Amino acid sequence: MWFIFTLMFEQIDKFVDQCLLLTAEERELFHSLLRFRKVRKRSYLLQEGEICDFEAYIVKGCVRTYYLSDDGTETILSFAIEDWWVSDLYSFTEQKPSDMFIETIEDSELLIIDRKGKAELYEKLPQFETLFRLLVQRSLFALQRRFHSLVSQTAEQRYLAFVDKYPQIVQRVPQNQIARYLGVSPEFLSKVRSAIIKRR
Amino acid sequence: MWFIFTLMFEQIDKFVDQCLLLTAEERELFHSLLRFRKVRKRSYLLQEGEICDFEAYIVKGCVRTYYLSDDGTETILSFAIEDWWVSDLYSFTEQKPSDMFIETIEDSELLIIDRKGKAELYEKLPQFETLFRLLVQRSLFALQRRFHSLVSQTAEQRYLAFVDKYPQIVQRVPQNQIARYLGVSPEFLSKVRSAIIKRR
DNA sequence: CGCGACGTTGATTTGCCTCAACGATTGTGG
DNA sequence: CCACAATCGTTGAGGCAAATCAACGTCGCG
Repeated sequence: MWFIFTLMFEQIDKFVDQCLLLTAEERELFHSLLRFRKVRKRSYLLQEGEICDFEAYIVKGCVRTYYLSDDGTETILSFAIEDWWVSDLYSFTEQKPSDMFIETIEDSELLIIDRKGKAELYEKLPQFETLFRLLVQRSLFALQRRFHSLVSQTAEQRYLAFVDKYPQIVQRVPQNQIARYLGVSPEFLSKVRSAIIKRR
Repeated sequence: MWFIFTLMFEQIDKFVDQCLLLTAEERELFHSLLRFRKVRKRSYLLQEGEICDFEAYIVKGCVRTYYLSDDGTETILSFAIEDWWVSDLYSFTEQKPSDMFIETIEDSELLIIDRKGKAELYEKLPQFETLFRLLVQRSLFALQRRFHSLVSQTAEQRYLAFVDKYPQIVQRVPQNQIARYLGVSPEFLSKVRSAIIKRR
């Protein structure tokens, strides 16, 4: 039995090791706060109005977070694949109802930590505060750049940059969702693509 | 002499107290890591290409951070006034050349902490890691909402929301910069405003 | 005073959206 | 296993929000 757990945690341990140095007991404590969960494609980890009580490390799969406007159009805030974390941090930390959705794009395997678990983690292993601070910072940097590109670049420039930066995601996510991520309509992204292809 | 320092730190102490409980000695250590600095209107705290070596708490004044595109148009990432912090956190933490500018809009008074000071702060007073983690998180939440509004709302909706949320800033910042912050051209914001006024 | 920064207004253009119709592919229940 | 629905991408016509360019008025300031 134990070897299953070993395998299960292998990835996340490698992730943590990039930043922290843990003893065997510390590692075990960390593991004890995680819960493994499998979810099918197209299921919701969180829906608007709910209070988010998890941060999820993606062992396998693909997930998106998005806002839904009154008129039904989606604004995709992020895609997340293996070795990323996903949550609505605002709802999670402030304990307020979320205004976004988190939905799997593929069958996925997650390691979940809840509010209580995270509080215990910070308390008993304060090194993790550094790790999560750096994670949040990185999200902020990425969003700053994305904000900049949204106002200063054309849809085509943004698309090309996206393909260049996240080729794996282009393979795995439907094109209309990539369009919403880039801030354009699916129809227009289609036209952009055909223009690119025609040109060469 | 001491009373000047007392006054100088009064604001930032109140800020810290919202989140932390410090002893007199801890407070003193914190103060010792800060440097007071006055800067005139329209001066740069940071320019593109430089490595950012500060986080600045604004005692008094008004500051903006922005990107500059090749064609000369500015993308304003943030305004900051009294009781806010300003820095290029990416450049600061990664020690990489910055791709943005930080410029005062008014004569300003700052309390500055540099890389070395911040490392010492985290080491000796780890409570501050929590404080800064929460600050970064709040920036992320704000930017997420702003990103959403940028793709899902019209210029007029964004402007009205901005006036509603930051009336003080509207008073203090030139209109063309508010336009750039909202992601529109100064000319168009002018037209939006006159349409609003005409309507009532 | 004259100059630069700032806001306004109008004419024209454009990037992108909306709506609608149409194939292709996938998936699912009978 | 097939039939039908749902999902997904493409294409075209028409429209609109916002950009661009240019001209002009105003104010504060060296």
